[in-house]
Amino acid sequence: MLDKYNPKDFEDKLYKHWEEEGYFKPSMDKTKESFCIMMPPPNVTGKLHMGHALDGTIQDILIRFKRMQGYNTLWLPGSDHASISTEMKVVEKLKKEGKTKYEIGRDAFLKETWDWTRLYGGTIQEQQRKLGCSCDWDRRRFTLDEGLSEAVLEEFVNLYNDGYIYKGTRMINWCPNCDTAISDAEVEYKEEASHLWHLRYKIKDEDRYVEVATTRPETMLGDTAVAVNPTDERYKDIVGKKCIVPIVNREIPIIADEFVDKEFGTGCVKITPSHDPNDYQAGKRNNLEFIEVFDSKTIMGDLMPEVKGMKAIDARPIIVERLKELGALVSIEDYTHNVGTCERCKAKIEPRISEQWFVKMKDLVKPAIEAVKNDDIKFIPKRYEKIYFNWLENIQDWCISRQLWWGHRIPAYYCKDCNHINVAKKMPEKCEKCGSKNLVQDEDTLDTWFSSALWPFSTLGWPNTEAEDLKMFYPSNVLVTAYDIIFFWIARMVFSGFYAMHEKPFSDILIHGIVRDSQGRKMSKTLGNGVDPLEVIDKYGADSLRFSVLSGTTMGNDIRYMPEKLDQASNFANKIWNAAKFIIMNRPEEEKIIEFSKREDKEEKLSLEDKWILNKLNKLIKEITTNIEKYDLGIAIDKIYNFLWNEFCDWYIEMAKISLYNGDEETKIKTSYVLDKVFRNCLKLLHPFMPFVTSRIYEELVKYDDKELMVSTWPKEEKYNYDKEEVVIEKVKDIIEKIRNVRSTKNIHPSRKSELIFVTEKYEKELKELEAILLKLGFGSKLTIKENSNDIPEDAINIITDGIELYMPLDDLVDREEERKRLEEEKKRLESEVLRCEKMLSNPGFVNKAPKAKVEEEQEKLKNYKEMLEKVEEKLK
RNA sequence: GGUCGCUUAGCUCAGCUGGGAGAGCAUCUGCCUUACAAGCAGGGGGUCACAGGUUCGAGCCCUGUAGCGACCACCA
Repeated sequence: MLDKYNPKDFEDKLYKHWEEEGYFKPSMDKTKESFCIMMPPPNVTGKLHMGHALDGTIQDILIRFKRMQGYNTLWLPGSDHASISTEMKVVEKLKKEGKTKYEIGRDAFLKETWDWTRLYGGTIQEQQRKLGCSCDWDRRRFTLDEGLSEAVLEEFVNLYNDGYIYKGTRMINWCPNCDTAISDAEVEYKEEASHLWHLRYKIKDEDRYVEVATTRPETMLGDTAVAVNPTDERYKDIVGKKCIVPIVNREIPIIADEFVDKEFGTGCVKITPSHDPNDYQAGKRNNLEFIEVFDSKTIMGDLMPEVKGMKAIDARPIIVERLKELGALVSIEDYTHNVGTCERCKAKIEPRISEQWFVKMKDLVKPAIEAVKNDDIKFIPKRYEKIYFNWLENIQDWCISRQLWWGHRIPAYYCKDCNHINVAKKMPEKCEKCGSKNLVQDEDTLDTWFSSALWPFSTLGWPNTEAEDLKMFYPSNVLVTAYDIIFFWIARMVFSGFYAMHEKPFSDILIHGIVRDSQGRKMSKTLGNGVDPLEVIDKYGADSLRFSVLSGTTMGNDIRYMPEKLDQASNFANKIWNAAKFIIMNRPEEEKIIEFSKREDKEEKLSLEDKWILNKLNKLIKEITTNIEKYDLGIAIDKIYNFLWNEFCDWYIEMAKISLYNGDEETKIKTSYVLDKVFRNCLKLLHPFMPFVTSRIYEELVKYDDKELMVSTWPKEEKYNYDKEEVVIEKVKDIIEKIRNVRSTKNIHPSRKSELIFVTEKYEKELKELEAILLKLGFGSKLTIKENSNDIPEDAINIITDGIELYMPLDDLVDREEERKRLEEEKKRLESEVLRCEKMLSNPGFVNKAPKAKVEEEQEKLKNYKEMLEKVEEKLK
């Protein structure tokens, strides 16, 4: 029995039940088409945020929709080991205990981290359950579990053997805080107010100086050249000469290199090949000396003894002071520039020369570009493919090694005797080159995204290509994620899929926006403006949360968190809850409804309003199905909302009350049948969006079917055509609205009824049929239908519509003057409508070029308006 | 510097392939009508950023301008 709507009474219970029943698992029915979504794995120790809530809701809608359509449906959940962020958290924990990871050693550290992930690893899954996510938890995977680790090894070895992976010394991005190399994608550039220090270096054996500018004066200790543009006339004469680096008094060449911008600063650049990517390239091109000024922790070396052992940033003022003393500092200018920061810890990135493992990207990426170009893989919305192309077409080699312990250890084994690198899934018995048994494994681990890139197939059993799941579900159908991880993840999954599986990993990429706070700011920990989805669920229920993140949104656009939407959502849930109560309360025994539904002649028993709502439902089913298929989820949910509230509840239920309260037994059964049919189908349509409340209602409403809502079948359109009936009811609705309008402006109390005198030639039969409805909803005391407007009482309110005229004699309430005014206004309105139609139809361009149907439509309108106008004018005489 | 997006009612946003501007919230008025006051009924409120263009017809297509936002690149 339904009491008051309170989501807490049933949400958790229902979820538990679904899970126990195994409803989330694929049917594995080979006669059915498969539909699969891979859940983007959240960080294993993470907590659910609004982004996850949105992401999970979208995926759950698609999965529930396809499941109801009969697909063999798999939504595979899991989590990511998140190497850097997890390792940092554990390092932090150790720090509190007064330990470092180096002190306790690799094995102990890994044990700590495993304990940590076991402690917090289940949190987010529990939260996703709260949200209603119908994923198959038994297939849950973790990027560091055995199978996925196997996949990582396989992929690494294959890529290495095919020449795509290499080890090399390059300038990479180094995070001094995380103490590891990171990839280009993990660097975030941020504007920072700083200074530009202008320095001058004396030209050797001359009384001249070159002036250079730098944002990092401390790096001057490592300068090994000054460069000018080769076409720069101002400096032609000094190219090839030497100048002296102050403090260290090193002689360095003045060189010419294309990369120097003549317009910037003085047009002279100091080159520090060890600490700047451009300078590094320049250094390579010009065979310059590479001198390291500070180490990986930005600790100064011994180039300048006074600052040795200091942090580079602390050494800066001392070095600047010295430069000033030496007369080498020309000026300091305010300057804002972009500084690379670590995407994880926000520390400033140091460009640094280091030996790392890389994936050669150029060729690997080609099929990934191709697939999107020829629509084999589609971005929704399409515009996001540009971001994808832009990234892939300009891609640099991917630095995949990390100086971390938490992750997949690189399967490279160095021979201590001959230095050969053995790459294999397991430690080889002996060096493949020299046979030595003196082998030692690379200390580093792989970038987290290396394993995430394999997610679409590693989770299904790859590298076992015979795995049943892999055969059945690869490629998956749609990948759902926010636009901010197109580079990190999407692009890498696509090329990895083509490389390992020789096939795309998914067909559609559904990109949604990010959830912002109510002021439009990004939700962030530092701002503390994040909204906890669990708190929202606690207060409003999961259905309301799900509704609120989708209603009125478009795919790809950011979403602003609006608490008011939660009220709207729970009001809606409450509304349908009460509608259910009404239906249940007033219906006869189920058997009678079932019996009626089987009657051959049931259509004949249906009234105009029954056919109207059934026809509307039919259209709704078609539209919602199409909308979901096109991923127009925001449109879909608003349409269901509107139908249930404004058509079904506001009109149909009100009309149905008449037959339920006053009708005979057969009429009651018939009406209950329609109420049940329409409402039941609406619950189905709404179920993917608001699974809990719909299921709870369904189990009370539908007693005669042993299938529960979430495993019931998706509604299909029916063949009947009740368009004419629909038109009639819409007309009647229009008249009732006009009645209410007049009564409302005249402030007539609902208890004051009036006679309704209709004058019509066309709709006599229908109005007669709808008498009870008109009287009830139109506040009528008596209904009269006439063929002409003779013998109409003088003091009557007059409503004119096309085909039907209505008089409401309300003698004492009718003010003739006012009534005349009202008619004058109506006349004005009609006149302008007529004018509009005439203008359009007298335009030869329109008549000749517009589609015939459109022209005819306007002609029909004109005719109707003219008729109505005539009548109004007559009244005004 | 490059790319993309946004600009529609007081607020937050929809508006599908061009054919008479919508929702929720807010606001105003009247209703405790036996599903629902978390409700019902009715109303007000928009030169769809601006300027051109294409078209019989533009919120929608094209060009340009302005403001806001995002991403990419990065010049010391």
